Amino acid sequence: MRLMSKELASHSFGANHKASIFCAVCGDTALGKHYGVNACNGCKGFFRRSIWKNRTYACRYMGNCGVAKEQRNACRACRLSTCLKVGMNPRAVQGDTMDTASTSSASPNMVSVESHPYTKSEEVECQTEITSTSSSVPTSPINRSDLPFASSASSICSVSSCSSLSTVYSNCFTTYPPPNTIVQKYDHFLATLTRIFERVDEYSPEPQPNTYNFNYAFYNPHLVCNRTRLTPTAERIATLQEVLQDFRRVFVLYTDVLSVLPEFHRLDESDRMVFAKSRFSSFYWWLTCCWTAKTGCPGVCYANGAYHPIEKSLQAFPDVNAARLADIALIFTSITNLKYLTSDNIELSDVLHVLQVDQLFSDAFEVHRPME
Amino acid sequence: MRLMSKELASHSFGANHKASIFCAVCGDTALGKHYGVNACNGCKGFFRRSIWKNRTYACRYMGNCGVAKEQRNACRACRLSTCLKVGMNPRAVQGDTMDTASTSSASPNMVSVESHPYTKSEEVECQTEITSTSSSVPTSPINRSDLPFASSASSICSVSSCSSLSTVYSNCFTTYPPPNTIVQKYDHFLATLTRIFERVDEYSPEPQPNTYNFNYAFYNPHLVCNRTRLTPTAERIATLQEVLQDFRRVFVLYTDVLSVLPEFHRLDESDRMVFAKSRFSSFYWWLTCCWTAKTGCPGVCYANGAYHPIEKSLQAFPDVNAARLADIALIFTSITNLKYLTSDNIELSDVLHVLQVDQLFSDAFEVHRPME
DNA sequence: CCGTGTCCACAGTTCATTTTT
DNA sequence: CAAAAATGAACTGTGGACACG
Ligand SMILES: [Zn+2]
Ligand SMILES: [Zn+2]
Ligand SMILES: [Zn+2]
Ligand SMILES: [Zn+2]
Repeated sequence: MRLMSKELASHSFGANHKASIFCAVCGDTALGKHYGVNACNGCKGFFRRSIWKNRTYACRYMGNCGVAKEQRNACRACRLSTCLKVGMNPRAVQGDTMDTASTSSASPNMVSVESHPYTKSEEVECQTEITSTSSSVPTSPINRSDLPFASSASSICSVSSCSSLSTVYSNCFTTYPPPNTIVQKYDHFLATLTRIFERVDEYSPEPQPNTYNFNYAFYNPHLVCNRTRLTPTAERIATLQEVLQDFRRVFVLYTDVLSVLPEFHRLDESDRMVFAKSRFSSFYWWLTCCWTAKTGCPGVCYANGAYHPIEKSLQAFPDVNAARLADIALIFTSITNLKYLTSDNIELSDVLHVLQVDQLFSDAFEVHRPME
Repeated sequence: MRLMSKELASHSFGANHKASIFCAVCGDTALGKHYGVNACNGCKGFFRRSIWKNRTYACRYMGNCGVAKEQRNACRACRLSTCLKVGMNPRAVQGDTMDTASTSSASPNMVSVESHPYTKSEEVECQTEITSTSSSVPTSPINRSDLPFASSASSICSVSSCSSLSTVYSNCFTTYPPPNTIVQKYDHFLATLTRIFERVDEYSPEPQPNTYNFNYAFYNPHLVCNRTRLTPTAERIATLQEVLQDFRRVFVLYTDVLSVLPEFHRLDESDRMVFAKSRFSSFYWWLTCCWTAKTGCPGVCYANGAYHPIEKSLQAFPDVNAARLADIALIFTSITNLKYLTSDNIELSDVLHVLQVDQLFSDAFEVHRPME
């Protein structure tokens, strides 16, 4: 079974392997992944230089300049913002090789480009950078590998992309003069997310199962489910009860994640619900796929240590109607596993491309969600 | 073999690398290539500014002012003209960097430098420009990579330089008040050349081989050879027959190229033939070298998919006399390959420096040309 | 192989100085 | 002579190619 999907992968994806790789930032041809996403040579270098020199740019327009190949050098602010939005990981930009190293004199790369002292005009100049402080040593990089994300550090960006909030922490940078470093913000966001994934309601009584509408449930997650520890270990066969419980747990997790996204708070009340509703199925799907791929279990992996096996004979609930949820998930899991064999994590584009199908998935959930 | 030449290249050319670089325009010391040719800082900036502001200058004299370092600022018209003649590529001058940027509103960098409305005197003043229209967005750059030229966009200039017509399209600019932009003319010329290289006589019968003198053959190319598609792919070993056929095909190509050169038409009848005769061997040699370098085949590459290998054991026609043509070509090909390993295309100066040797080559062709 | 960092040719940018208007 | 434009030396930034693990 595993071999089959591997074969499929090498065949179906092998053909258009070279052709289908484009820079996630500018659309130029990419030679591979850089800092977590497919990127061209230019965006790779631009991102590394920006991180190294700790640049902060300012957009002269509305912060939504085009960054296609021909225009990518037009606005550095929007290019860097896009780099972050599509998931480029500043932590993946490795040590400057001369940091604490070298002799002792001011390291020659620390060209503390004296930030333009606004001699010209008051407002920000065309392509000048706003601030540029000499970067310090990467301080204790947070590298929680116990996060449910598939692979290494870069995958944290994917969670953002996945729920297609996409902007996630990168939105901190479109605001104008924040002199904080990108890496600091990244670390902060990563720590926040980690805290959310590790959050446990210790001594609360488990709420009674009940049916609420999405809106009410979203603002009262404590009525839906306790925050149990997330243990996607695939230790046992899932019962239908466990599948539904997992669904509720992920829903609560989802509310927690959204609550820390600055962009989400910028939406007004009604928009928030529209947004939250439209993205939840995608979030659930993505998370399940990540866990499944991580454990490599032959089925669908859930957060509570259970899994729903592919083999019909092993399934705990052959109930034809209720099993629909888990069966649909199997489809996506297999697809994802396929991708995992070629590239090593899921990207924004991968998620977006299945949005139509995802709708089907969402419908399936709507059927089962507010039920016993 | 390949390695050896690489070594040779880096050694022999590395030494005099710095010393031998002079500006192709004014002779000042050049720090490297700019817009396709070796150029000094001054000529680099002058060319960029001229293209950006879309300048058109007028010469107060005969259009042949000196442009040496000390006089280069005396006549802008002749300086720009020289820039184009030596092969500076206006397409290599990048857009403003912020041009098509932002959303759709008129980009604020389009500083429409109001063209001088002739307020002063009627005749052209010393160093005034004639016209200066605000440049528009680079519109659909023609980038035919299927041209036989070795590398990218800038190489188109080399073909001009090579056949040492040199002026090629740049001559359009010595005429006085053409309000067209340089880039437009460049694109037009490039498109014309591309058309010529792609031209194919579909349903004409292949003419009978015959012997004509140069003059007659030049004005009756249809008697020499059909325009077959140029396919320098080096797929098979060339027979002597194919080498001669290729020679005829390139001759026809040569007549096509000359026919679209304005400067060629300005010559009177006898001068045209003198000119055409003197440049043909150079043209043939350059083209063959380009194809050979492009395919990387170990021998001499021809337009019809055949090649003449270096290895004697592989050669199809060990005939000692007739093989002379191909063998001489081998010398040049090897030289060119050497150059291709260091710089990425052949320049005018490279071609001119071997003119003496080229004469020998030309003689070789004179022997073999009008023969069965 | 893949994804790091490194290198460097050649783009654009800046600005003191000169030239033109 | 002052304002405006051009010049060009010195600089930063870009990105293709390559080496390394
Ligand atoms: Zn890119
Ligand atoms: Zn912008
Ligand atoms: Zn010069
Ligand atoms: Zn002149």
